[in-house]
Amino acid sequence: MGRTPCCDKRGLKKGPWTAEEDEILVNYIKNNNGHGSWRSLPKLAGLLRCGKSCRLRWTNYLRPDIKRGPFTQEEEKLIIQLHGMLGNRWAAIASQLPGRTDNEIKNLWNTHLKKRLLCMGIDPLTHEPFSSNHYPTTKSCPPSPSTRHMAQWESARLEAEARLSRESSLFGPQPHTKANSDFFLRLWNSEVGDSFRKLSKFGEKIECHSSPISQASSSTKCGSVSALTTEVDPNTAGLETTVGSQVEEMEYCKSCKSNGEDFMAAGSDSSSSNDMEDSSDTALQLLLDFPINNDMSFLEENCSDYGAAADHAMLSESSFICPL
DNA sequence: AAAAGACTCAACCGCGAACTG
DNA sequence: ACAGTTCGCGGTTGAGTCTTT
Repeated sequence: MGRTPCCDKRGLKKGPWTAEEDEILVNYIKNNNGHGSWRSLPKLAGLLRCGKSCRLRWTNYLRPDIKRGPFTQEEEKLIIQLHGMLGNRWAAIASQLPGRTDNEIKNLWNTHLKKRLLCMGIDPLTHEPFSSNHYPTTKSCPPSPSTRHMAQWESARLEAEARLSRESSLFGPQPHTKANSDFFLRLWNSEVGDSFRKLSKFGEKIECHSSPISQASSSTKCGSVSALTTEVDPNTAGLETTVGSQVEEMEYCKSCKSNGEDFMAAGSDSSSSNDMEDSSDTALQLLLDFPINNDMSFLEENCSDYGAAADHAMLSESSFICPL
């Protein structure tokens, strides 16, 4: 059976909304304490629009809590960070930016942020430097992004668990770490980690064109933090970033590794990890709680443990001149 | 001043998930 | 359990505006 149309399209108006239509829609929703059924709303309100169009107009434009004006730098950073984690899940991203709509964020991404990452030499799809496609040590068969990131997550998780075990046996509970307890394990046990694990099963099939979510899930901290750590003005000639075209995959793996360590360094209470809610909101909140602060300190802190100092030096020395 | 190209963003379309009977 | 209905999401479009030549 064919899909029934959302509304009878004959005689219905399309295109830009007029002020009168806006007023009718707003008044109807106000007077009825909500929209009720979008499908029946146009008829009841006296609008020659389909319900879908009404819903879109309301959610993207007329809703009273919509924030107007340009995006702040903080909002842009947050969007990049969340996109690295969630991919093109605009609604999920929008839910973390009060007053901003998914459509607005999608437009911002497509018109500004994507170009900005490209300008920085970062693939906006994967949040990895473009040079990461080069695999000098595995020329014949580079691992798929999903496989690599699965390995990174798993590696970080194992290290985290080992560290927890070591610390709990040697020192007992660390009082100063309670507040940010085991970020990584919580994230791993969340929906985000779960989706990543599921997607990783298809890693070999997905290969280079895997979904943004699968590719970005674990790379986000590497790619997006790099993106976030440099003030970028795409209009400025001679733009430099800390991410260079010569950065190789291993630097990023190690960065992820130390990043995972940093998640764990923030806490040692593993007993609660299995009790965490498996919701994306929780995962997102964890991400948002994770300090980015425009610096690379979380990488530097663990340089000694993982030999990341040299890697970080390479990262810093590599500069990228924006050709745009 | 005018044409061409680039950019922005509101709105549309189709799909899949969620809901309902 | 199933089919039909509704809703929400993400990709895409195209009209309007701005910038460049």
